Order: sequence, then structure tokens, then C-alpha cells
Amino acid sequence: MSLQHAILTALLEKPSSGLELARRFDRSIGYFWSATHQQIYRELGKLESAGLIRELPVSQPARGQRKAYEVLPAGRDELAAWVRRSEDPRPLRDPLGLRLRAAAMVGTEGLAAEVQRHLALHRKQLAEFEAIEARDFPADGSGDALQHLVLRGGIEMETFWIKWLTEAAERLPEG
Amino acid sequence: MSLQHAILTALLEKPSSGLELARRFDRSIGYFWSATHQQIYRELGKLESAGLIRELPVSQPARGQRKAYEVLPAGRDELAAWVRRSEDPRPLRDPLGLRLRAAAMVGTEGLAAEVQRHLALHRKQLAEFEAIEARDFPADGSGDALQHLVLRGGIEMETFWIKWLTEAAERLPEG
DNA sequence: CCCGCCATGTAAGGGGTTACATGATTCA
DNA sequence: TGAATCATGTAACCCCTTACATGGCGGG
Repeated sequence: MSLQHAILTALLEKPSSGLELARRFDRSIGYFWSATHQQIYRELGKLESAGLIRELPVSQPARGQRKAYEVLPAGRDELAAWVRRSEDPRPLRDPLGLRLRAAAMVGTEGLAAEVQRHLALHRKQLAEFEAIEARDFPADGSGDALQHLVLRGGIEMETFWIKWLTEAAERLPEG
Repeated sequence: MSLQHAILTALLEKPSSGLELARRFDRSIGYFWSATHQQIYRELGKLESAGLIRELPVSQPARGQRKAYEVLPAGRDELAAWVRRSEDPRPLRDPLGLRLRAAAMVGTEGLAAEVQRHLALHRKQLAEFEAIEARDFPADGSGDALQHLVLRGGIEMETFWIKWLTEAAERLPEG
């Protein structure tokens, strides 16, 4: 049920249409949860049926206007209750780790290049996170402390990947 | 399809029954991929139908003996081909990160305790990984280098979580 | 003998991914 | 006006999770 609560959080931060939500999941919310637009539309429908959100009434309906949703009080209550729930960390599932393990049995051919490719992806992601941090959380302490904390999580996660993949690159042949 | 390849890897390392596999997924293989016994039985059936593994013939069938499977040449080929495939990293999905983000909207009540609980879980996991490292990969360099690398990944991942959750504990009220 | 654990499964449902469909807007 | 893009969806499939079922075996 995490996706519904991610959407509620995003809509509380700012009422949005489905596609706007999808874009925001690619950015800030996406540090710790990702979603495609198909998932988002489905969950928006469910949330509306459940009476947790509603379509925002538009002041002067222009043609081609997108639907936007806002959170109802019941939705805020549900989110507050969910935040207080206890939930174990999800088990990690990473195919590249599995490939390294499998390579111990069937050979490492091609893996060095794949590790380099992942390194580049994680470096790019880290650079994006750091740019967001520099822009939204200047050293003067403005900006929401909790949102900064979550962003720090994304940054440190990418830093972990880069460190580990660098070790992997050093230990693989052809690397 | 990663689970099937995880099972092939595990069976190449050592032919096993379904339940033995489930146990091994709780330990070594599980650093980067987890699976329940239900998933494993289902995939074992598929792998056998596909001709990638077979039941191990038993020399002297004792009563109550468990089925054990071994990888056939076609299975090894499939695994080798999979290792050479390219696959993007999976997006992270962590409910606790989401809760912190949601807490910025609806309040942090109860979150400090949850962060402490996760901290304890990750510290325990890290201790287990480090015990395995000390046992299986002594400083003399014996032990498979790739398997050690994968274990290092698990260790560094847990280290990341502990670092980040410690920061979170410092920044949350009631902490 | 009975209870609990071991071992192998089945069933139902939730969630995520990929591919496709449809109408509207924008731009060359 | 035709192509590309925006925006909102539908459908099918796969994978994972949770709960339950069944039979054998082992110890009190």
C-alpha cells in the first residue's frame, strides 16, 4: 500500500494531475519510491473511490485542462495513521549483485563493462541529487529538515553504490 | 526472471532440495536477492519443465528423502547467457524513507522509535555479515574473490543504512 | 499417541512492468 | 496538414506476499 501513501504525500505537498505526479516521482519523491504513470492513474482512481482525494474544482475551466487532485481530510488522516505504522525494511533485490555471484560459477565475461555502465548511471544520479541539494538546501538551514534528510539518504545510497561498484571494477578482469 | 537465475546459481554451487534453497536464500544468496519457499518451489517446477535442471537420482533411496535438483548443461548455458545480459539497476523502494517524507506533512509522531527499530535490525544484519566474512574470507586471500565482493556489497549496504538512520535519529524530535 | 516441526506444495490477491489505445495540443 | 508530443487511460502478464493444506517424522 506504500504507493497510495506516496501519492497522498505528494498531493499534500502540492495538488497535481496524474502526469505531474509521474514527473515528481521521477524527481524528489522518487528517491525512495518510484512509480510509472500507469500505476499512478490506477491508484488515483482507487484513492478517489475511497474518498481520500478529490478532483480539484477549476475556477475557469479552459479547454484541454488537466484533472488535478487534492487530498481530503480523510486522506490526511489515513496518511498520518500510516506514518505511525511499523514496517520492516524490504529485502534488497539487485540483479547486478546476482550476476557477480553467478559469474563465480560461469565466468565474468562482459561483466566489467556492465559494472562500468552502472557506475556511470549512479554517478549521474548522484550528481543530480547533489545539484538538488545545492539548490534547495543551502547551508543557511532554510528548507525542510525532513525533506533534506530524505535527500541525504538518496545521496548516501548512490555514494554506496559508487564505492562498491568501484571495488568491483578493480577486482574484475578486463577492468 | 532474476529468481530463476538465482536458483540456477545456487544449484550450481551445490545441488539442493527446495527447502535447502530457501535456507540458503536467507543467508548467502540473500545479500542481493530474497525469495520465499513458495516462490522457490514454483520456479523449480518451471526450471524442470524447461529442461534446465533435473531431480538428482539418489543412490540408495532412504525413506523420507527429500528431492534434490542439479543443473543440466542447458541450465548452465542459460545462466552464462544471462550473466552477459545488460540490465538497469532497479529503482529503490523503501517505505521508511517515504514515511520520513510524509512526516514532513503530517507530523513525526512515533517515527523516532521506528528509526531506532530499523537501526537495531540493520546493526544485527551487519554483525551477521561481518561474522560470515571473518569465517569465510580470512585475510590470507583464500575464498572466492567474487563471492567476497558480493558479501562486501551487503556489508557496505548495511553500513549505509546505519549511517543514514543515525543521522535521521539525530534530527528527529523525541530522539 | 499426540503435538509440533519438516518438507512440499496450492490459492488468492496485490503490486509492478510492458505494450497498446485514444484524444488533444503544438509545431514545422 | 501531418508528425510529434502531451495527457489519460486499458489490458495482459509476471512476480511477490500471505494464508492455508497436506503428509511424514520425531520426541515427550
